[in-house]
Amino acid sequence: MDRIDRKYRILQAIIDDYILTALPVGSRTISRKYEQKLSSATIRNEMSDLEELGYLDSPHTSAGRVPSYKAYRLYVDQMLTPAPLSVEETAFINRCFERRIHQVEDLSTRIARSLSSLTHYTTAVMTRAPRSEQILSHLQMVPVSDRRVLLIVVTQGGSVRQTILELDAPIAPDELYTVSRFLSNQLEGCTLSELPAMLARLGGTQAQVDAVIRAMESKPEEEHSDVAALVVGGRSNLLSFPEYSDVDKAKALLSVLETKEKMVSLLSHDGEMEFSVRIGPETGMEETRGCSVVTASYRLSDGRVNTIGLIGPTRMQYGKVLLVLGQVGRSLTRLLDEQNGQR
Amino acid sequence: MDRIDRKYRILQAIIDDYILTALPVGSRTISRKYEQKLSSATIRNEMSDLEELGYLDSPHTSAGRVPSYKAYRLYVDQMLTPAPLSVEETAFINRCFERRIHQVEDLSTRIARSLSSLTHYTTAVMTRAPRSEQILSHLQMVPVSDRRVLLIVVTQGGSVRQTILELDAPIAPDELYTVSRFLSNQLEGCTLSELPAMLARLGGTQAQVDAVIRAMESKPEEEHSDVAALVVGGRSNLLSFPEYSDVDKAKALLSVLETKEKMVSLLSHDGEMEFSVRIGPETGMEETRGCSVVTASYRLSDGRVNTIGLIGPTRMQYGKVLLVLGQVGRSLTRLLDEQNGQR
DNA sequence: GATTAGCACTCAACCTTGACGAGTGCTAAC
DNA sequence: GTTAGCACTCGTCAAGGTTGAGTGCTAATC
Repeated sequence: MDRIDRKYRILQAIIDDYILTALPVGSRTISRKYEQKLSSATIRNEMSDLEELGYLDSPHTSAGRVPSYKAYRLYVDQMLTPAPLSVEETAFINRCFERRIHQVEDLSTRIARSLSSLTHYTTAVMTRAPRSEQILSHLQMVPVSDRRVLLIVVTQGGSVRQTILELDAPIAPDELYTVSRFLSNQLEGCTLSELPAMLARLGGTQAQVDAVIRAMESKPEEEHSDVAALVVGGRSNLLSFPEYSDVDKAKALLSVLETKEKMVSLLSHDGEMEFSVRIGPETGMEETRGCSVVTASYRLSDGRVNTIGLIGPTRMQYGKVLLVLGQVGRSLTRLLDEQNGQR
Repeated sequence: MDRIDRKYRILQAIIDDYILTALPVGSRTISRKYEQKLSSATIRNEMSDLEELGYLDSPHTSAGRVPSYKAYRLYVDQMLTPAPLSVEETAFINRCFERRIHQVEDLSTRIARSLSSLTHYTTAVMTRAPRSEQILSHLQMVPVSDRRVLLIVVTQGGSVRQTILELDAPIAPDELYTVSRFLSNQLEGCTLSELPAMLARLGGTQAQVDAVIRAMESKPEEEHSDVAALVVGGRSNLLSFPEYSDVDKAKALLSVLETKEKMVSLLSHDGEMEFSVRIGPETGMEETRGCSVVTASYRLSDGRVNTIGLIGPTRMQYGKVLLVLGQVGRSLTRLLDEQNGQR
């Protein structure tokens, strides 16, 4: 099986080189840089086979070959060379998690920023809070005007959501305080999806409580209730890649980055996988043909799911990207668990 | 003064045309499209004068002329033709403010989005909350772990900030509840900048209160405490302009949009002006040479300052942009005042 | 005196052409 | 099975020519 082995070694060399240069790679390049024992003619024969097998495309006669999606798939699944991160890179990542996190939303921003400056790709950090699993830890109402109330819902893990409620009748600040303490005690520990049922059971106890409950029930489900936060960083990195020197392509991609729905669908994994690599057409979106999306997801102890994703051209440095994502993911879960853990 | 009048009419025509086409405009174009009474030769003479006066630049011989920054300045200050917004546009703007605002931060996002789809420029919405003027309306602490507490500060107007405090000693949830009610009552109505002084005066009343106060004092000032939120929309619009078909320029500009500090300095007015138009070098930033920034600022009743800004090439549709900004600004202040007003 | 027509001149944009080089496929020799 | 050699393809680049839009100047006209 030395035969087959060599074929794939050559394919790997081609992919490696193309990832580095973004230029179609020719037989001579491989012969000189990667397989010095073999002449370019031999490589040529092998490349011809590889093209037949569907791993290589030729943009036209005499322009070298370019890896196909199938090749990248194989590369990611079986050929990744796990060259470890440099000391500087590891240090850089650790430094991001050193400082204390005071503002909750700052963390995502900081991760997005450092990931994109580390990898030179575009980064998205999404925190998804499935309604059904979020456990209410505290609830508080604050008067804004005489019929308007700011409802603050804190879930286990310390994430905060706020909504404005409209009451039928005015309510005095002090009463509101009592009501909100009552409700908070009653509802603590139930999941957000149980809320409507719980509220219904509480009904009829007290006029003020009733009023608040009515307001909470009338509150329309927010469309994006599922997605707590989406932060995108390193957009300008996109324009460094020669594949986006075509302004129209770049524009289409930028526009995807601006559409929350599209980003959510790009970043969402199926199943429980930690990592997901989607290559070119596997992203399932016309605008991202030619892109790859690598994501890592972590389930936090409060039920929220954190997804970190990188978007770049298909000739992505998959090895490095996966290592970096793994490292960041580990640090992140450690940090968050440490923060919630000793509860 | 018919002489001078005609000169400026021609200048205006040149600017109008250049804003529309982004192409250097020649004497013939003006003669045909704008001043049919005059021959191209006459226009040529006038244009030669205008160049001498510093209002026009010629990229090279025989390429038509391009307005200088000085010309845009004059144009904005004195030549704006206030063609009113179309019915569709007004309706579009109004529609953005129709729906109820439940999520507070959604409003900025929605404004940014609609402004950029209306004008095709890039939009930034910044809410600046000067510490000194924000009045505390409510304070609430929620246990996260046994020594960690989520401090929620609500200011008048309904904006919410949260910070995690680290306590020296554990505190029971019920005690925390009492302490936070006590503090909330004590501190209500004072401005955020008065907080340290107020806290100092309260010291020594009670062991638990003391502990909380110590934690609040140790909380480092967040660097961006001044800027509550910055939302940018319509980035992809940038790439539609021929001036950014040069990828490097586009990249530099995108990168400015990603740097919070730079955006804050771009969006900050001096003084109390409602509108500000900064043209090319007036933006005071190397990367935005060739751009104009138009901003509108509104002081909200709770002391926060809301700034809406548009960024685009210097040949911006100033007239339209100012009208749109005005309209949006008016709707926005009305909405916000309505929301806080009847307190 | 202001306006216009005419003309020479300039210069970017565009197209064509030809040389160059990188790459392939095939064949024959090792 | 591997390699050397050769003919062929095709994109890239630079050089040269053409075109067209635009200017400045001058002389004629209103």
